[in-house]
Amino acid sequence: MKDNEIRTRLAPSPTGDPHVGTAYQALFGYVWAKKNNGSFILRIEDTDRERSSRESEKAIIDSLKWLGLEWDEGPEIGGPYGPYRQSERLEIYHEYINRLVDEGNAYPCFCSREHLADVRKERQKAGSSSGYDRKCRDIPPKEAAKRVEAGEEFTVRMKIPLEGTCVFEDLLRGKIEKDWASIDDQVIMKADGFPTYHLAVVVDDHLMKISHIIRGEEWINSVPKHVLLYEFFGWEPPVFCHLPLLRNTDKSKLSKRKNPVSINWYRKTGILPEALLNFVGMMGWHLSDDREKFSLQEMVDNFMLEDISLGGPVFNVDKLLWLNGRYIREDFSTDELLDRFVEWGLNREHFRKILEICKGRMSCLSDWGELTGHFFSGRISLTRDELLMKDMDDTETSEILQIILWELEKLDSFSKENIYSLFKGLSEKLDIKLKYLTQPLYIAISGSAVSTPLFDTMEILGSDISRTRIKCAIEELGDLSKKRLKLLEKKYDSLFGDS
RNA sequence: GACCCCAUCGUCUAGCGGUUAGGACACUGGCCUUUCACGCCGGCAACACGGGUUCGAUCCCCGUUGGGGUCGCCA
Repeated sequence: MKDNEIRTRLAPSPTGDPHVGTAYQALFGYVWAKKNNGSFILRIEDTDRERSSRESEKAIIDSLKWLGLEWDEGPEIGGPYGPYRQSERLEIYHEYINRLVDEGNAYPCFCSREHLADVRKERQKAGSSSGYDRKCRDIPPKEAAKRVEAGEEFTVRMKIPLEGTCVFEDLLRGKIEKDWASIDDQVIMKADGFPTYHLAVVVDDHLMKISHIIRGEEWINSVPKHVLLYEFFGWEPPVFCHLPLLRNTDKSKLSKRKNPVSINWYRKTGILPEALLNFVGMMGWHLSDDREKFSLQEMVDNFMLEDISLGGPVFNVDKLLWLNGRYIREDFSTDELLDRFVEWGLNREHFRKILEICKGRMSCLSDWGELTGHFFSGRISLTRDELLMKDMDDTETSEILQIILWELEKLDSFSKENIYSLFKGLSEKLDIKLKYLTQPLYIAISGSAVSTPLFDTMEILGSDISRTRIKCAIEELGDLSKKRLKLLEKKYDSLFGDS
């Protein structure tokens, strides 16, 4: 590697379904590296022990591959600066954490979570933008060491200057200033010995010789902490480039509740990877002429980081569909498209799953079409009347569906067993017989009351498609008013102990 | 609430001191067509507001407003 090589990285945390925002960042990072004959690195940020899973890591890797974004270094393929999974780099972080403590730039903190929560509440009420009172900052190092030695639970916090201003440069925005006083003594090592994002990201980006950090705007406020760490270590910080955030239609940060955000949803809906990549590429960037349809290679050839525009783009599925249609019409022969179809849903494995739950309900093979249409269509048609639950009106049914939706969102593995126990629990808590509870779901999910078994069907369709269909059903019933929704949310929280 | 970021049609965007403010999606009128779709031609539609700077501001500066983000032992 040359010293001035352009090296970018994608650093997803494997805590859920692969997100289109990840694809967005991946694309820009990839394209910038390739444009400069540099390297694109994949690093898995699995420092959250509770939420990280290998399953999610696999899903993310799989969807990146599906998109056709290949990395030069990463877990599994390795590279000169591995390992590329943060959970495998613990000794490295400890070395640097110890160094910070030894040099007086960090200190052990013994505050309990309860204490911290109280302090935070108080300070925020008082209008402070930082939540920690630095109670442990001035414990003499010797005493602190003793308490650590004695086995007392602790975290490590970095010492943020008490006054002054941090000035740093964002490639797209220029100089950004932030007062140190507005920043907490950030935790850099958790009680379980794992580093937090802030420490791990700085150490890894430096060790992996990352030249450009291309990531979402939500990180801007954290940059001072990172800059300070670079300073503590005596390292040169990389170039920071914060991409504008992808938005929902209401301009809020793209979220699961308001939009399909999983790459899998787009994949299962039948969006082609070329189209999704192209579409995400035009969020904030454009070719110098008016062409909106461009290939990955064309983007690589023409890309300039500084050309990115900063308004947070709304992720508009309508336009994506239009683009996707152009790809289907313009870029594929019928035979080539047929190959894509097979890959998408007409393959043996997928057919088999569906057949397994269908064969008992078939009297002739041609029943297939009617019986399985809902597995191969996007929107399904349904009517209000069919959706209504026993002894309930539109609003009441809507509310139940909404609760179901919220519950489904919390499910981390969308297996039929999990779905079943979820509904079982709901049926008890809401005191509604399971069969009444699931009845409108048949309509919402498959479009018919006479259909394939619900939970199996949902598993095959997957979380995203299933949830979208329930959302459509709620729309069909007439959306809940904001007021009503708020009340329901309260009721839901108290009933299901949502935090 | 405090701090940070942002601001051109409903949406994605072009514009980088002088333009009838351009394109695309959506919507819409028409043409093509056995229907539909595609395609083609047309229409609707934007510089958030107020101050400066300037001969001249969408563009530069300041303020206001609006939107977003962050304030976790989550990333």
